[in-house]
Amino acid sequence: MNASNSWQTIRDEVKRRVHEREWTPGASIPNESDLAREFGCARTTVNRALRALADDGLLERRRKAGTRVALHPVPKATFDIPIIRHEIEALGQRAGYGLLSARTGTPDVGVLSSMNCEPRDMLHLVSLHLADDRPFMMEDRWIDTTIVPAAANVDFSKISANEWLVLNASYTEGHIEFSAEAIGDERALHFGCSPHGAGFTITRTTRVDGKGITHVVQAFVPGYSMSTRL
Amino acid sequence: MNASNSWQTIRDEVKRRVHEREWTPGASIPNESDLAREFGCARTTVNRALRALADDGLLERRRKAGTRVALHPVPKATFDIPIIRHEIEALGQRAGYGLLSARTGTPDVGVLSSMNCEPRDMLHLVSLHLADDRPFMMEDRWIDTTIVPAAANVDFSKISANEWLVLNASYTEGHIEFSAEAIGDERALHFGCSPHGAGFTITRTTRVDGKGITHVVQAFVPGYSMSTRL
DNA sequence: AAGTGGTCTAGACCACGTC
DNA sequence: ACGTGGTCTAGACCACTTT
Repeated sequence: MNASNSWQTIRDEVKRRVHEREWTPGASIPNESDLAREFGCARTTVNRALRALADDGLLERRRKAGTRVALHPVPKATFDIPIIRHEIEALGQRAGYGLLSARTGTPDVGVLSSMNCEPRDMLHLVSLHLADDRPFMMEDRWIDTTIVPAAANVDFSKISANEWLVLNASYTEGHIEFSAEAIGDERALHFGCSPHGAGFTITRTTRVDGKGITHVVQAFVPGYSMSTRL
Repeated sequence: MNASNSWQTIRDEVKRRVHEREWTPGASIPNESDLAREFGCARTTVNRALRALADDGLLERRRKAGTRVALHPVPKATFDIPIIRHEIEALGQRAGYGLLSARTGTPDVGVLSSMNCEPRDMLHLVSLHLADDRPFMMEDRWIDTTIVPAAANVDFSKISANEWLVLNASYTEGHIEFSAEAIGDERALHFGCSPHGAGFTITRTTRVDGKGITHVVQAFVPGYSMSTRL
């Protein structure tokens, strides 16, 4: 209904006061009870509004100390990390996929430490993802078959590791990193571009209860970008 | 207190049931009233827990249709976009800054369209940010002085545009894009690196009530990355 | 010790979307 | 039409943090 006493209305009004400097960065704002009285609503409703703004980084709240306008509102950008195939299809293109190599081996220390485990044999997959038959992304992935035994018997030339894992091995924690890497000779070969190009790269590690499931480096073709609204 | 009836407890229990396939992707889960009865708590509490999981993308909720386990849980990664100086200082380094050029001119159509405005003169700033005296990031920024007139009289060799704008021109909407760009000859000169390197690049536009305030391209030195937990 | 936000309750009404 | 989630209320107790 978005009436004058909805939490969204209160949120917007508080936002307005901050933007228009009625409440300045670093200053305390009235407590929830006072605001509830002012807006003529329950304290719960004010709480909901202020909590939303605190989640956005606009306010800082501490018990007893009260609520303050953040000194430096840190913009938070939220990105959806979709399954590659869905992302390609959302662009109106046809998703293709090819397994380049599937072997067993021991990852280097960097991968091991991010997976939080001792050196041991793991499944190593290298694959190429296509959009409308053109190269789109090259993926280098390690899977710990000690943690996900079923992965050892999967034919990853038919289903991508990404999709299989999403359906068969949910994680509890993970880490993701965005970076820019030179394409390099090997990827240039598959991408059909210069090795000096810059590729947007996503490095991701997922774990269950602290045990690493998979570590993957996804290098996108030059020109790829991720965007979101602020 | 995190007792057995806290919303966090319910959230974790629901999460567990999804992860352990008691509730499978695509399936409906009991409605809020039933869950409240099961957990012995108020419906409000269940609502809070389920809403949090829906925000995370694990559940999909629709009035009347009920709550379902998401078919493809889309991981959402949230990044903090800090002020450069704070980011450098958080790394334990000393932040430096130099204005390379400040002129007036008309931006190209790409910039204009993302700022949602007609061709007109704007302030154009190019600057170099340093960490412990080493190059860190190069910034190319347009500021529409029609929208933020005060910016015309600021000495941007003393305060970075980023910091000045944060303090003096809050925005209502914005767009941010992460990409990988080749360093190129000009930046290579300032960075003291090869022009063939790959630079992590952030392109950001902010607006107030639809009117573009500023458009900025920040190219980071090779090796820079952004990361977050999932 | 005391003030402030964090949360829970029990009940209510409503908006939305499916049937 | 009606079931489900979305939200609001008034009150209560608690946790945390500062004084």
